[in-house]
Amino acid sequence: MPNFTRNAIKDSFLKLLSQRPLDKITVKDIVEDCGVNRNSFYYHFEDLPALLEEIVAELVSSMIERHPTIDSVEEGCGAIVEFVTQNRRAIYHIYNSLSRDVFERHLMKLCQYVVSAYAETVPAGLLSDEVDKAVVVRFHRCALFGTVIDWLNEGMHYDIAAYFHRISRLRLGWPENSDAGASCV
Amino acid sequence: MPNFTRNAIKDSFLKLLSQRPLDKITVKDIVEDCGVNRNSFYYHFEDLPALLEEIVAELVSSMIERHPTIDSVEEGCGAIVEFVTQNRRAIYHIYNSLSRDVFERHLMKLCQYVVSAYAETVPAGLLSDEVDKAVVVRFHRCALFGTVIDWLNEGMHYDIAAYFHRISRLRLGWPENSDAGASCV
DNA sequence: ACCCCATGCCCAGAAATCAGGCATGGGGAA
DNA sequence: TTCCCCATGCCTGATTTCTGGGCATGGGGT
Repeated sequence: MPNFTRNAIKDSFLKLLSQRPLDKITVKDIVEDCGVNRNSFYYHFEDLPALLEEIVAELVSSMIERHPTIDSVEEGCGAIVEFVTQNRRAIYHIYNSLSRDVFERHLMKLCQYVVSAYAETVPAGLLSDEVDKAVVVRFHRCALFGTVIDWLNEGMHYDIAAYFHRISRLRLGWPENSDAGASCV
Repeated sequence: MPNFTRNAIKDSFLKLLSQRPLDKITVKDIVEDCGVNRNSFYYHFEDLPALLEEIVAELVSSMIERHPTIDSVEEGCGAIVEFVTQNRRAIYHIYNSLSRDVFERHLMKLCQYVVSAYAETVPAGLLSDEVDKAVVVRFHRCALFGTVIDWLNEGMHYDIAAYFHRISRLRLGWPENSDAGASCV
């Protein structure tokens, strides 16, 4: 029982987000874009922030679903790069708004997933104990997150895919490859 | 006030048409594909043939809208080539079914449009009188139509775009370029 | 100080979708 | 051939969803 109107509203919102800043988008704009009554918006969503929350959460979880397992650092970075590049303009407009926190919260969730999913694949014994592992996971999660935020703050100018590819061997290596993780936490 | 369910049904039907023969598609298949109640199908469409009729008509008219003017023989052929190649598999499954007539009827309409739209651009005086013009238009319309049908009967094996390009100067030229039109009618 | 407009909400009615069931009829299997 | 399965087309009533209209609030801009 799919709700087409609900989806149409979300599609329009995402479309408008790729065109102009979040604060320049009103409920009226959205419903006019998809030809839906304004009340239908409030029928489905509490308000605009609620819709934003759902949209961003959905973008992240769909990316997670597309990577049920993370078998390498490169794949983990790939998932994040996919997320930010496929929604490049929308992310730009969400990030540079008063709702920045919404984006950061879900980006962090994605990074958490990527790192911990990969951590699962690392054979036990390579890390001293569970505490170390949690610490390393957190460190890498924050490293991924910070990298994306930096890229956003730099105006998304450079090629984040190439950048991630380059750093994937430097900072994302696990202890057996590099000591960055252990030494920086 | 767009009807999303109606569109979803049409999308699913077109999707299924690109996958298997028309006679292997049931109403149940369609509604299951788009997650809609079977009764909603009958709410929007009289039956499957009616849906087919609407779909094909829509494909043709959208192609016509994308070519508001036909300024050259090449463009006319291009519109037809677009139509048959962009819906290649669906057309195959419609054409090789008991509903072949639906497809042929609308294909003929498209050919009619293409030829008569181009005929508008031919300066008066190049053709002897209005009767001649009508005859030539009909001839070319049928030539385009027959060419597509032949391509379908040949199993859509050869490159119809290249073929159209090749024949556009042979058979589609207007009298000032070739006598094929006048001599064959 | 004022107006404009987006917001959020309310209502009542219209429209659309749903679940469930029923009769028919064609195609395939026994 | 006979029988059974299943797709079809339709119906009814209930439910969900959508719409149009209106109203009060509050912030931003004139």
